[in-house]
Amino acid sequence: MIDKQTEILKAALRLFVENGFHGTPTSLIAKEAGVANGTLFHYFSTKEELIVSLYVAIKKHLSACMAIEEKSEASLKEQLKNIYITALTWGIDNTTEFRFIQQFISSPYLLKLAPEEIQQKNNKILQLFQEGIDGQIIKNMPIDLINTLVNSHLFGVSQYINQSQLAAQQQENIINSSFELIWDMIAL
Amino acid sequence: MIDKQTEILKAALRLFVENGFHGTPTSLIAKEAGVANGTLFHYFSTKEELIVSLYVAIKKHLSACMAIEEKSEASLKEQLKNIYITALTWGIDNTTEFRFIQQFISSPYLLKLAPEEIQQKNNKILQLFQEGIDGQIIKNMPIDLINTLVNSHLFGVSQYINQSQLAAQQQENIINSSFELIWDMIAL
DNA sequence: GTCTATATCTCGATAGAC
DNA sequence: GTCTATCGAGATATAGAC
Repeated sequence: MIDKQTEILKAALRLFVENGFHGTPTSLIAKEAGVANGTLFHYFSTKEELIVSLYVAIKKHLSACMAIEEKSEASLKEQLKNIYITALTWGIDNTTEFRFIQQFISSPYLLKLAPEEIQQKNNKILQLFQEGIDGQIIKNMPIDLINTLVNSHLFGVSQYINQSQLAAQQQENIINSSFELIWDMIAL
Repeated sequence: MIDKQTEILKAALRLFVENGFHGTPTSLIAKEAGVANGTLFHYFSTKEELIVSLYVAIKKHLSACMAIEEKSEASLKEQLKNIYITALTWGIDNTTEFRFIQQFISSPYLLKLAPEEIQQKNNKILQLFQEGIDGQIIKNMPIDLINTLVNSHLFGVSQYINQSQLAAQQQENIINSSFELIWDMIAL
């Protein structure tokens, strides 16, 4: 066992996705994590704090994966494609985390987050959209709308790929071509 | 009061969206519906049955709104646009129901649904996609994928419109132009 | 069908030894 | 930090009068 706190988070993630927040008692989380009931409450003072902490930890993991240096000499489209593929790949490689995020943001627990945590730190992406509009490469519409549409698209594609059992080759095809789809949508 | 069963469903809808399934005791639902605790369990033998029944009722409402006769002489694009606008308008006019559906399908309660309830009855739409592919109007890709992408798009646009407080005119603009966006994506 | 009253149980959280 | 043991609250669901 690496670290009890980590074990608790791991068990909680799996159980929440499987049974929901309501359907998962803290006692079961502790049991599956291989720790005592009281230990859980040593690390997380309430169940709600555990849930929110788990969300924050997953978002941090995602952010870390997204923080790959990209070559700035690449074209705008290439830059966006890199970011898109990275995010999509993460969603496919981390199905459970992905489903947890979906469950969390659809739940009222979202409101328990501090407002500064809730706003996404993808200023970089928003900035790229703005550049695209200024350079008349991307359709002129609110960047928040573009952002929402791209995110929804990512969710949809991830869901489709996770659900349908595809051969590796087909999966690769869809990942690559799905960016072209969203690009067709936002590009002029 | 029209009907106690309906009052229970109405109260449950509001409270579930506000506080989540976990955060909403049946006693509170009964209280807000203006009925006794035992009455709730007369109509719904368990809390879970209440949750699932609510989902089914909302989907039924949505289906009813979608079941408008369309003129079959319209072009494929026009037919799809009509369906799209109807669905989007429903999501905007029924924010609470919309958020409930989102919460429900992201939760493990989804698995409690009978399989025949889970599969969408929008064969009509899938059929239109197929026609579009056959007629080389729509890009050749799996129709399930197209369906997922269109649904995600609808979710995204609804969310955007519901969140941002727009003037009626702007809202109208986005509703109309957002179909063109998704069309650019799927059309050849 | 609707109510009141309550049984039963489980869960979140705490106390305190080690 | 970790455990065992347990409290007290509040939940679902039932029983039975009306």
